[in-house]
This record gives sequence, C-alpha cells and structure tokens, in this order.
Amino acid sequence: MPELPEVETVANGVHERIHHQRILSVWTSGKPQTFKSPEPLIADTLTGQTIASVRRVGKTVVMTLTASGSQFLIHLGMTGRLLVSAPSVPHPPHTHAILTLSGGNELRFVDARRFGRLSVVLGAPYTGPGADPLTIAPEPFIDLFRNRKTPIKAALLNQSLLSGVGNIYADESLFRAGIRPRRHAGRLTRAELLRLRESLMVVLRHAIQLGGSSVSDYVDADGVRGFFQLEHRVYMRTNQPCLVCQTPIRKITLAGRSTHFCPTCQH
DNA sequence: ATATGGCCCTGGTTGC
DNA sequence: TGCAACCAGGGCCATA
Repeated sequence: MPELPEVETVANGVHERIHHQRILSVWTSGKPQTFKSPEPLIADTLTGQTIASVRRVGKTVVMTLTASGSQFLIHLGMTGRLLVSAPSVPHPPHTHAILTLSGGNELRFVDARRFGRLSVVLGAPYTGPGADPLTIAPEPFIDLFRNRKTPIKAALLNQSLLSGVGNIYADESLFRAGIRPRRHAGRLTRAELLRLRESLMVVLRHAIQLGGSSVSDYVDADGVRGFFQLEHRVYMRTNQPCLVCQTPIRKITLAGRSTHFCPTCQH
C-alpha cells in the first residue's frame, strides 16, 4: 500500500511526535507472520531505549535508537498504519504492536491485512535494497535499466533497483514521461530515461507535499488523509478521458498489477 | 541469474 | 436489502 510519499509522511509525522522519548515497554500481538525478528528480541532491543529518529528508507519506516544504534524497521505492507495515541484511546482492531512512551502516549502498529512486517537490525544502519528515487543521479539511474528485457513498469516496481516506487507512482511517472508501461526497460532511449527520472522526482515530491495519496487505508500519524489522489492523472481513471488528449485511459494487467496508461500520450 | 505467477490476509465496493 | 464475488497501493517464494 503505502509507497514512498506515504511512508515519508508517516515517518516524519511520527518523528515529530516521539523522537527523544524513551520506550518504557513493548507489547506484541503474537501473530507470527507480522514479525520478521523474534518478538522477544524486538521487545528486548526496544525496551529502555531512547528514540533518536524516525525516518523513511525506501518504503520502510526506520526508528533509530540512541544508545545501541540498533534500528526498528516497520514495513507497512498494504494496510499498515502507525498511530500515536493516548493510552485511554481504545485499541483499534488488528493492533499488532504497542510501544509505551515516556511522553505519555503510545505508538501503535495496526495492520488489518497483515502484509506489514516488523523487525530489528542490530548491526550496520539499514540502507534498503535499492537506490532512493529522490536522490539518484542521472547516470546511475540510466545504468539501472541497461540490458533489462523486463517491462519498464516492472523494473520500476523492483525494489532492488529503486526503493520506494509502487503501483500508483509507477503509473503516474510513466504517464508524465510519455512512456508506455510495457516498453522493455533496456530499449528506452537515454532521453526517455532522463525524462522518467525527472517525472518520478516531480511526482514523488509533489505527493509528499500533499501528504501522500489516500485511496482507502492509508492514514498518517495524525489520522489525517493525504490529498495526492486528487492529482492522479491515470491511476484508477480507467475509461475516463485523458486530461491531456481526451483519449479514454486504458487498464491492463502487468507484472500481476493493475496498470493504467493513455494510449495516445504514451509511446 | 532473472522473470512471472501464486499466495498471504481482511475489508470495501460492486453487482446480482 | 443481502450476500457473494472481486479487487486492492506489497513482497516472498517456488518455478520456469
């Protein structure tokens, strides 16, 4: 669910509310697939530590702890939410972790569909599997796609190339760059790849400014929805007229994901 | 090595 | 109105 802009919004919101606070206690739900690290290890690693920062790496929320330098990784999956709430507020259904904080609030991880994952890393800082699309330079960006036969949309979704792009922003950036999603990544021209990089950066930054997209599940740390969905030009606009040329937006399945594009504007 | 398809889950929406 | 089928922003794993 949440892609780079949504995760960035969540991480920044949570950071503002809880950094410098101490974690007094940790509760976990015991649902096995939610926890990539053993639950006792997560609890032991977090309990008593002070939160240095909460930041985004790829689509992962990374909480760094002051003394140990260990990190708590929160992947939101499709429906994961991080809520900062007073203890008196009833726990929502599907609450899987609760951190009690010295400031008097709780940090809660809620995830109905349970595609989210919680883990800790004890060694080197977590850097994610791929490059960050907001900061990657032009030449490294072009190199990512060289000789790849896979459709460009599938390459954009591959987190080990770029970390943070998901279905919405893949479709939106390809539309803005005028590139069809099925084009082989390795056959895109240099000019097209430079356009794609620029489109990705513009779309992702714009979405961050608007607090991300909110189709149904995503809510930020305040419980406020993002507004970027009002800016979608192709995603979820099947059969609606293209905002540039009026051609009906087409929907196909690619790499197992719904994919939206304008057959006139994208080549 | 690399790419596609099935699968994990719940809940909101759609259509009969 | 009620219910069942379908679909969803992600990513892991087995398979080809």
